[in-house]
Amino acid sequence: MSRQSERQIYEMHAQVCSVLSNPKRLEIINLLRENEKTVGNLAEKMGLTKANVSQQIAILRHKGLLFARREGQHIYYRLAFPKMLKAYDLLREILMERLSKQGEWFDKLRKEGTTK
Amino acid sequence: MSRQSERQIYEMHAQVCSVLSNPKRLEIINLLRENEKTVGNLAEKMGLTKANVSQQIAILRHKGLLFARREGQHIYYRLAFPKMLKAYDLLREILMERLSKQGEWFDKLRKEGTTK
DNA sequence: TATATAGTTGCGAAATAACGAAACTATATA
DNA sequence: TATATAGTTTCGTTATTTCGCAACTATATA
Repeated sequence: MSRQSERQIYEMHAQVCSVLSNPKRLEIINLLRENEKTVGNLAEKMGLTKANVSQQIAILRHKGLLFARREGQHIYYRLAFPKMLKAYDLLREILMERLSKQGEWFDKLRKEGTTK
Repeated sequence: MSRQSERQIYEMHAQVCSVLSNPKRLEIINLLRENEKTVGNLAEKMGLTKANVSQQIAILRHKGLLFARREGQHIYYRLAFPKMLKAYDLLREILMERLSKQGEWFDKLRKEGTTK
C-alpha cells in the first residue's frame, strides 16, 4: 500500500469520525438504532427544531452514513451501516469504563478527604 | 437516566470522536497498536516535524487516550485503552466495505459505459 | 558548566464547523 | 387552487481546529 493511498484512508477514516464528533448526530444515530425515523420524530424526541435536525441529517446523509426512503409526505431515515452501532457501543463502553475509573479516583480522594 | 446526564454522555462521546477525527491522530493510534513509541519515532515514521507530532500527542494525552512514561531523555507513549483499537478497526472495516461497494458501483458504470 | 538531543508550548493566520433565522421545495388535502 | 404539513437550504455570525514558526523546558553527556 502506497504512502499516498494510506494517507487517503486515514483521511476518510477521519472524516467518518468527524461526522461522529457531534453530540446531536450521535443521538440521531442512537435513535435510529431500532427503526427508521422522520426528521419530525427526531426533532420531537431531541427537543430541537426541524431545521437543525435536518442540517445534522444532511451531514450524515451526504457522508453516506444514512439512507432515506420517501413515503408520501414523510422521509424515513435509517442507518446505512448498522455495524456502525458496534463501534458506537464500543466507544461508549470505553467511556463508561473511564468514568467509573474516575469515579473510583474521586471516591478515594473523598475518603482521604474525610479521614484527614 | 436524566436528560441532562444523557446529554453529558453524548457530549463526552462526541469529544472522544473529535479526538479521532484527524488523520494524523488516527495514524498515531495505529502506530501505537503494537508497542509504545516516542515523539521522535512517530515523527520519523510519519514524515512530520516533532513539534506537530507533539501537538497531536498533547491532544490525545489531554483527552486521556494516551499514557506517557519517561525514561531518561525519552518519553514513551502508549494507548490508554487498547480496546479503542477495536472501534478503530470496526470503522476501518466499514470504510473498506463502503469503498468496495463504491468500487462495484463504479465497475458497473464502467461496464455499462463500454457496452453502449 | 556548556552543548546536544528530545520534547513542549504559545502565538497567529487560515480553514472549518455550528446553528439560528428566514426563505425555500415537495407532498397531501380541502 | 389554496393551505397545511414535512422537510431542506442559504446566509451570516461566532467558535473551534489546524499547523508552522519560534521560543521554551528537561535530560544526558562532554
